[in-house]
Amino acid sequence: MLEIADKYGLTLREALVLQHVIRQYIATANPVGSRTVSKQLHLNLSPATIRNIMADLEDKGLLGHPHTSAGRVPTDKGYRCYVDTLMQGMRPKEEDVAFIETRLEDEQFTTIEDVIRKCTHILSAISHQLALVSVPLIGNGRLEHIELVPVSSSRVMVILSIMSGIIKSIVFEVDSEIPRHVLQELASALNERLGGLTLREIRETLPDRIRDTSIDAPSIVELIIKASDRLFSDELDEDRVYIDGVGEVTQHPEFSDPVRLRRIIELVENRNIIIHVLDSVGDSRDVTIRIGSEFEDSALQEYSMIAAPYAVGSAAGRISIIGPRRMDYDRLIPIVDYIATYLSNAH
Amino acid sequence: MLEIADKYGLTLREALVLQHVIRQYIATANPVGSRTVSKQLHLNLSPATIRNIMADLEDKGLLGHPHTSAGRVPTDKGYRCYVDTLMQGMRPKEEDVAFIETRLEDEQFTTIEDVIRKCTHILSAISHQLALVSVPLIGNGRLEHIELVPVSSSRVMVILSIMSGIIKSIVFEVDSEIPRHVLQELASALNERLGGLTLREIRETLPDRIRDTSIDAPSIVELIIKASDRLFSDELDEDRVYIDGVGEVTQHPEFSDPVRLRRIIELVENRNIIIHVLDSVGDSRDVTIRIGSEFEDSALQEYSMIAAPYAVGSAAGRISIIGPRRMDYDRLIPIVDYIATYLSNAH
DNA sequence: GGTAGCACTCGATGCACGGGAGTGCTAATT
DNA sequence: AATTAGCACTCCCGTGCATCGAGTGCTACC
Repeated sequence: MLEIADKYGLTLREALVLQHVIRQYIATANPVGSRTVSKQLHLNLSPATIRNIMADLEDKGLLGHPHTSAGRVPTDKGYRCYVDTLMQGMRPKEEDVAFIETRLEDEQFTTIEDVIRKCTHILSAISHQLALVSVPLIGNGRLEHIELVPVSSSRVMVILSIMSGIIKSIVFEVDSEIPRHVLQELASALNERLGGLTLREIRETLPDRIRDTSIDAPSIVELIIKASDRLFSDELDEDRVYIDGVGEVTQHPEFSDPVRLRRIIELVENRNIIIHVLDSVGDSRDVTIRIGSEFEDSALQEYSMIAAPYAVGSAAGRISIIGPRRMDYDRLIPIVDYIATYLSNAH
Repeated sequence: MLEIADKYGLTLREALVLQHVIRQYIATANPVGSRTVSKQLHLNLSPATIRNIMADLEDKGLLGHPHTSAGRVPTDKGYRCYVDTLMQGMRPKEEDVAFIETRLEDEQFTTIEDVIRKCTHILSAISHQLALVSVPLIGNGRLEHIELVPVSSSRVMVILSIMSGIIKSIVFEVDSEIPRHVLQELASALNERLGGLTLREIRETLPDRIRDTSIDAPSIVELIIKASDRLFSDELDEDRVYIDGVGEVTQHPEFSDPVRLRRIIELVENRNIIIHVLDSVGDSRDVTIRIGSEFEDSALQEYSMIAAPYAVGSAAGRISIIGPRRMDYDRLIPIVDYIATYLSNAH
């Protein structure tokens, strides 16, 4: 630990104290005083010595205190240091794995959306944080099969099967009834010409690929071309992201302040900020952690996020939890990772 | 007004005072004192007289005060009396109609779910209350057309067109790949035998109607029969109800108390209570109003609800708003009614 | 019946006070 | 030179207390 921690220029003792203060604060939500640390950390150091160490840590920007004569509280930088170097255990706890498994066991999923919804719920329940899972963007998914089905005199349902089992269905309006055999003819033409392409490719080149068909109903072809941005869009579901756990996360003491409570409700109702921050997570295969001031958006300065990408075939989504910065990183990071892996393998 | 109000045994003057207290309390959220009423109600009565009247109203259970020496506050019975007899104007305000119209105008809806979702949102925005709209139960809807589409080697999508334009699609799992022509054969058999029946009829009599088909893949027939409860269920969408406006409703001063705020969040996350109360609204064509203690469920004792049924063809759903009992009934009842009517005509 | 007056109640507000937890500094100790 | 003990100081927070204002209920009077 020493070697790593000294990236931040910390002595072993400083690192131990910082670690303990952060753990303590995460557990109790109260500023941590020198006396407590001195007693609980068995280094036989008096409170006074601890105070000196804590003062040093404060100089380095890792701890702060809300006011003179309160205990110490980690700063964003302190949490960052903790997450980068002082944390331990990158494996989910057995009991947590068991919890997840039992919740998933006797479920029958038929669509990927069901799985995602369930995972969002489990994630919020186990973490007591806000759980966010973005629906996978399917622009990179390859079209396996397309089907056109008349559902009423003026509407046609388009069903896209995408490789690795995702199904997207869209209803779209047509001017007049299209005979079934025309739809079938069109569908097989589309299958022939578009099968195996990614949706993005289809979107970009659709006109070139189908204008010259010999279908005797050019109007429907035009309609499809016109609607192609919607039909072959990246979005599987108009709800771009599933959210769960408002009730869970608001149990934390930081939300006994009604202003904060109000704020997080608005955050959730708005969705835009959340969708944006989920998108902003890079494509790295790893778990991404963002703490307070590390967010671009000022509305999120009081929160932390743990996010991980998952992939269903070549469609990629993100899963994350958001909650107070005082978050049990040790336990939650492996959990997010675990569920992301589950999602990637579930089909 | 007198004639009606005296169902409650009220004199004209009492009725006027009650009406004014309730309006005032709805507008300001503060207990209403005798002085205010005396000044604002131009009956040339002194505060002392008003006090006597209010004391009488209190004896009749229509008003109360939170503590000695606070102003008066309506009781549930007071609100009930107001709603039954003292309210006026059953027509939505022009500005509200305009608001709704502009929100709906340039929308392109292709499915009934879209319309419902949009209406839920508009309703919460215009009322500043929690808006709840239940997805229509389609058990009484008549099957117009059924379509079976293979979407992967082991899954089949069933698409039900229900008269009046509702479409329900369900994906279900099959053991092994079913050849397309078998599905088509089965679909036309189903269309022939089930077309025109209500989903409820189909659910109840499906085995009798299709067991004797000559389809050469009896396994799929069995599967359909086994899945029939799900395929032909009353539910259009697994989310039985759309909810919007948590942010809106929590702006009301009653939610500055964090306990109440917490409670309503839990109410929304739970959904069960809400679904149940929406179901409990009778089938009356009219707007139903429920106030505080009139709810069976104790979790709703602090709220009021305005609910109205709507119908899409023969599928019926309910639309409602829930918020503090201190609700602007005059304005909101016509609005709920208006949107219910819109929903019933929107297809 | 309506009104004026008055004592009373109760919540909200502001303030002083004291205890408790914790800090920072200095001087003494090892 | 590092550690520790001691001490003055700071700040939060709960409590008690006096005050104020809105509003009531009652009684006596018009």
